[in-house]
Amino acid sequence: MREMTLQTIAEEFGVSSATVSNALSGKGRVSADLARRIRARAAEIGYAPSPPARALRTGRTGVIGLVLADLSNPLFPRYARAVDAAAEAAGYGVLIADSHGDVGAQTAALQRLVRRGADGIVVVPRRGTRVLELEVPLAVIDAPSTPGNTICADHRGGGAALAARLLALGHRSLVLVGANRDSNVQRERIGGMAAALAAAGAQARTIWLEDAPAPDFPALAREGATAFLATSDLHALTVLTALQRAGLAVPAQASVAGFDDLAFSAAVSPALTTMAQDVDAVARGALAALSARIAGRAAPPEAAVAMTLIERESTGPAPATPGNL
Amino acid sequence: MREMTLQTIAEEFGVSSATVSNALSGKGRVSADLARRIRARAAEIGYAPSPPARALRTGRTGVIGLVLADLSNPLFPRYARAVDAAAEAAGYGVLIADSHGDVGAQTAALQRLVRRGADGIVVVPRRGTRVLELEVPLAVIDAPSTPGNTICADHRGGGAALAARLLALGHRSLVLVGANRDSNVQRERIGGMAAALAAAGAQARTIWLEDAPAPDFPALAREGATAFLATSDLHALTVLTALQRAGLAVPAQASVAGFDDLAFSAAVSPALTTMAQDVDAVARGALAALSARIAGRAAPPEAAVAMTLIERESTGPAPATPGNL
DNA sequence: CTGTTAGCGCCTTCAT
DNA sequence: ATGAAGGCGCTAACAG
Repeated sequence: MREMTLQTIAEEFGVSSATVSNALSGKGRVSADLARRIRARAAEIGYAPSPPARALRTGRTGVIGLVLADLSNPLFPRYARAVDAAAEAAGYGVLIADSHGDVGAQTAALQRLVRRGADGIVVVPRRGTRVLELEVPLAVIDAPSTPGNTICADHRGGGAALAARLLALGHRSLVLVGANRDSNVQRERIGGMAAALAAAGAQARTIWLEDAPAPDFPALAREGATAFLATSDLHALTVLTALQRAGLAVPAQASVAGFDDLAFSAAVSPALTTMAQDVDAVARGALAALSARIAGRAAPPEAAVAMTLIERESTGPAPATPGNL
Repeated sequence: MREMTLQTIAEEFGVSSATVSNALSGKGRVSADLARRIRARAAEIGYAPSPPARALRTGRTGVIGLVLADLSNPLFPRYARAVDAAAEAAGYGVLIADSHGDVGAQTAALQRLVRRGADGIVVVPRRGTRVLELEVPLAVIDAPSTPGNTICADHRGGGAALAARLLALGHRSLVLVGANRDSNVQRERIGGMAAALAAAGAQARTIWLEDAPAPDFPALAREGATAFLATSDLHALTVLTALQRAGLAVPAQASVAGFDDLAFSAAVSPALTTMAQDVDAVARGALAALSARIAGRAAPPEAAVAMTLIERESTGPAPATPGNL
């Protein structure tokens, strides 16, 4: 099958390729009738413009880059899908560049994308990292406390809402579990929970897993903690299984909750209560901001997308006699 | 900062842009001295070729597509990373196209990539799906029983090896847990396990989760099953937590194992024993085959990459008195 | 051996 | 309302 170009169609109609271009783009002045016939013919033979030729001419590739810097981010597939969908809707292709490991690799990934001609880049940066300025428009998805952040879930608000729900269930002695202090996202989630708990006069103790590889969660429960709130379902799962293995009943003796509604969260027993982020909305917001910047328009202001509580089986009323097992 | 092109450098040296191109590529015939000076100058000013211009001229974009059709595939991030790394090593960029849902969407994703000019495509197809022939080279990562498969992990061999290990631990009554019958990968894993078990005269019962949403695993254990082998760590986790919640000790009273070494597998308690695939090796193989096809060379024959048993805490010797709880 | 000419497919003036 | 011309940056095919 012969490759179709504007020239091919132009010859069929005995006109110039410029006229075909005009007819197809609708920009130029072409007689309505001719334009319609040209469009019909183009659709019929499945004409598609050559991306490289167009890119060469216009200086834009129609491709954006996506950098998910933190491999440990279990939302990877959902962000990839969401960004891809939003990009597709805006007429962009999505080039990925996985950045293994450290900040240097993240920077290298960004530069690779620039070299490949990305018109703009969406970055979910590695925790604790600042994305350096580049010659291409950027949209950063991280946390409000991150400099240069473009859009993200409302981690602090989500933390506060989760804490509020546990408070309503009667919990007064809780353990907050984070993994990495240098993650703005985790710090904000913890901060939101701690603030809400403190305001209600409840006891809260925070544990960072990077400090103590294997905290003794069952012991904490025996000492009176009735709820464990982790910054990720991954860590909530760690707590849940540790408690169960020690013979504690969840949620009868202790409640457990996490964040992000990961793939396994509904599949475990008891199913995990979790604070979910609207990945699609965040991705759409990032793409809107990026498109605006690429087009030279002013980007919308920084935004935070509300999180949603998904209440399942792992949370329940605080036991009447905490610690009394 | 002015954009650098071959022409820029050519003018500095008073030669034509073709000469600079020849000097840089090493292909053409340029005096050794001039070539060296040109290369030095290019490096100095950070010259990088324009991908669209090169693509327009050569007809190749230097970009391959990646389709991870099954969102539920928890290996998504690892495949994305591995394919990206292998592609980068081969000088390719990676365009993703996420295909939501059904086979039609998978086909649409492939066609989008073709329209964007992908030189070739790596596909991890949706389960139970045949990838249609396309005008671009393809590399399919699925299972040997899938028509057109290019490379994959040795699912059957992995299944057999996992079963052999449980057999060695003394287990004689096992439950095999799969999710979807239409997945070639799952069927081969189950098949490998079942064959090894049958050959040893052990009892094996297979449960497909799509048949019964919530099988009563604790009851199965009480009836004498001493080991649960799932086709994915995700389902192994479901079994593990169900058992624990019912007060059964793992692995003292029942062993549990899965496949793929997912993110949470080492984090739960007891840590999951799992049969892992070498994602990097598979990705490299896929890229080698794809590169060959793109270059018009004969692709290497279909290959299966050995899987590796990661023995952790969730498996142990069969209890002396199974079912006697 | 050393180098240059021609043109990939598209879009944007500027003439007609 | 349409066409001719030019050139984006690069490299395969030609001259010198």
